[in-house]
Amino acid sequence: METDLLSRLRTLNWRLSPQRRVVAEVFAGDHVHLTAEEVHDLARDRLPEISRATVYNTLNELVAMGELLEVDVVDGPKRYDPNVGAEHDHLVCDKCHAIRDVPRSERPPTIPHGARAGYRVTTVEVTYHGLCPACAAGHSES
Amino acid sequence: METDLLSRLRTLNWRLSPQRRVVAEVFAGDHVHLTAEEVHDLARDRLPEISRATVYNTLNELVAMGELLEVDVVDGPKRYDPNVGAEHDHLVCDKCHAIRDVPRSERPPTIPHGARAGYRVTTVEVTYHGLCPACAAGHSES
DNA sequence: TTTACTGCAAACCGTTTGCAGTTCC
DNA sequence: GGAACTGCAAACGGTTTGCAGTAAA
Repeated sequence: METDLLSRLRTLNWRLSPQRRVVAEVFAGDHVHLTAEEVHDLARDRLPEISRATVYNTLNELVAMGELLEVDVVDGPKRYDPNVGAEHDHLVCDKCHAIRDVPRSERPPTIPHGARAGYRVTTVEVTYHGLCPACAAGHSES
Repeated sequence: METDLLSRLRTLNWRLSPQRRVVAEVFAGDHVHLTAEEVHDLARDRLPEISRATVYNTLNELVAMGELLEVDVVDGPKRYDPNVGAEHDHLVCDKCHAIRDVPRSERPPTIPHGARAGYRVTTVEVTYHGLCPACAAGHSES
């Protein structure tokens, strides 16, 4: 089991204010893909005065520290993903935009020879698209 | 060889104005990944009065018609890709944000069993990240 | 002639920033 | 005490929209 975001942060020299604590707490658990606004809303439930700017500042800082991943697989606002422990891919519902984490496949794709064009390739990103069960059943959860 | 965007459009019942023609002409050839603003600039070289709104309207229409692909693999503005004929992946330089098309690998990744979560999976998107030759050589083409 | 495309400007959304005040260590 | 975090509000970049005018078929 991974230690969660808040526990990890305690071990770093991270100046801990009520605002920052609350943002970190919102990400309890993995498999969460929140937008900045969702984070702001959830944070305000616990700390009503917290400002949007502070939420954005904190999210950017956590991304820079490597404690959150920016996920930009659907259009609209970026999502933030606390699951930084294990490389993983994403499965996206093209209708309701739900996102699920998917363990990295045993044989991740590699770039065909002759297509590398001299690039030094370091990472691969894989996103599966489709319909979630509810949307596939026509329950129009758009 | 693929017919190019402009020829394809001629065969469709697409009301052809000078503005729309010029936008289509900008996408001559494949392996082009332009932002809306780049399209606007190039279009203005040929037709100085063309407005930003018309460029955006036209791009959105071409995307809806399936004649352009939206590519959103780097942050900043969306790119538009006329290479709709062959499924392909993208190779991105993380420093200068150059994008290259890559033929789809012989065995594209499939989602691991047990991770499908009831989704009906229809497509996979693969993006390779790395450094282009110039950036890898430290020529700081940021 | 009619339908629908164009340009302008204002609105929009998500995000960043400058700054004065406050808090954490 | 001092560095640095906070909130506010304004600015920002990219994109969309309403509307009056114009042009394609």
